Amino acid sequence: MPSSRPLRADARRNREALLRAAREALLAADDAHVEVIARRAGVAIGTLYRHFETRGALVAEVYRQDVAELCAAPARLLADHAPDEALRTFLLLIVEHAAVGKGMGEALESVLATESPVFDDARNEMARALDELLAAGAAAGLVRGDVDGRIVLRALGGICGLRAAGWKDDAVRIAAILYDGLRYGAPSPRDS
Amino acid sequence: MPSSRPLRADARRNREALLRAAREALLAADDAHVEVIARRAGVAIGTLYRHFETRGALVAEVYRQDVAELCAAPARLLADHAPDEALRTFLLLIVEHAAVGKGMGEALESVLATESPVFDDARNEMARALDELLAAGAAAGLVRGDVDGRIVLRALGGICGLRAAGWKDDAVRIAAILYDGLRYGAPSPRDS
DNA sequence: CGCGTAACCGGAGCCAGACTCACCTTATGG
DNA sequence: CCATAAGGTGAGTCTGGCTCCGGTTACGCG
Repeated sequence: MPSSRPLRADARRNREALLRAAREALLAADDAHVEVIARRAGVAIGTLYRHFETRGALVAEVYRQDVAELCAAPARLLADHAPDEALRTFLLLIVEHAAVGKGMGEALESVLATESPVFDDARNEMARALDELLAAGAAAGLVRGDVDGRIVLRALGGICGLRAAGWKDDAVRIAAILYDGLRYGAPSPRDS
Repeated sequence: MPSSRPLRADARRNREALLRAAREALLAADDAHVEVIARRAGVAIGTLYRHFETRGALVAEVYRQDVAELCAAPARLLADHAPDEALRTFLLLIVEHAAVGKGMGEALESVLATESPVFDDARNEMARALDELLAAGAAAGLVRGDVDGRIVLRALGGICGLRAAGWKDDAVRIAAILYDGLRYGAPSPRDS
């Protein structure tokens, strides 16, 4: 029932302008009120709501694009690295990704931590990407086999939602700890 | 400079009624709007705001009481268990604690994940409690020594903030992974 | 080219929910 | 008892997401 027909040219323009504006606003951080986004896109509020159910849906859509890109990484990483190393890198990649802007991290948190259907796509895609890495690691005997992508995703979602100053360094360290918990052969005594 | 004089009797009654009402409302979950809390305490909104700066401050105060109790646990645990086991138990205790009610978990998240000065007390106290366990574990050579309580607290804060259905099981598993990442001698291959 | 129509405009206005303020009410100590 | 400061009140403000609708514009098919 979606896609009655290809969208009129001006509608498509506006839709894209909105997405662009939203992305900029989210990167620029702090607020990103619907009105600001709409004005920045050069359209009226009503138009924004013509294209997106809610503010959250717009944000989700912006984020979905990034997520798709991010989810291409595992295949690439697995080609070049051992599965455990690939996993480690991907975890850091996610953190990095959430760090680009305040609003962006907020968005990631929404994607990861809620279960609103609006974010289902993005969430599933990311869980799948993680599963890919986890399965490869487990098959190689490097990563425990009793964890699925959904769980890891949630753990990361929590971490990335934090918005305190210096959170990124913390997030990186937490991701590292998480990684150690996921693989076999975690740090041995006296590594300090 | 605080405590000009001991608070008038009725003021004290109201303050306590508010805390009681807030706790009930938070346990009862979902909303806990200021108006609901105030009515439940039998006072007007203005009275609520006479006693607490913001809604968050009230929530924080409610939570501070529980935190104090929770923070007594490490000493007890260390007396009865090996440091690593004590740490594991404490992590689960925190998760458990966040699970008592929706609003409560939200409160914990605020305490753990934000850096608003309102929550400083609770946060410091919990970080201290965790430091106690981590230090004991590190001294015994069971836990890595490069992590402090603040980090662990943040990781937990993120996890406990999740409000999705079935989150508690997830939180428990994530806590377990985190624990494995914190200690030496994590699971060895083929435990599956 | 011309018409039917999808899309847009613009903004007044609704609603929820946190918070404020000008004005009463009452406990309390002298 | 009464003066008075501490306390209480609740209608109202503010913010920010979201809705609605009459009128206009730009597509794009035939």
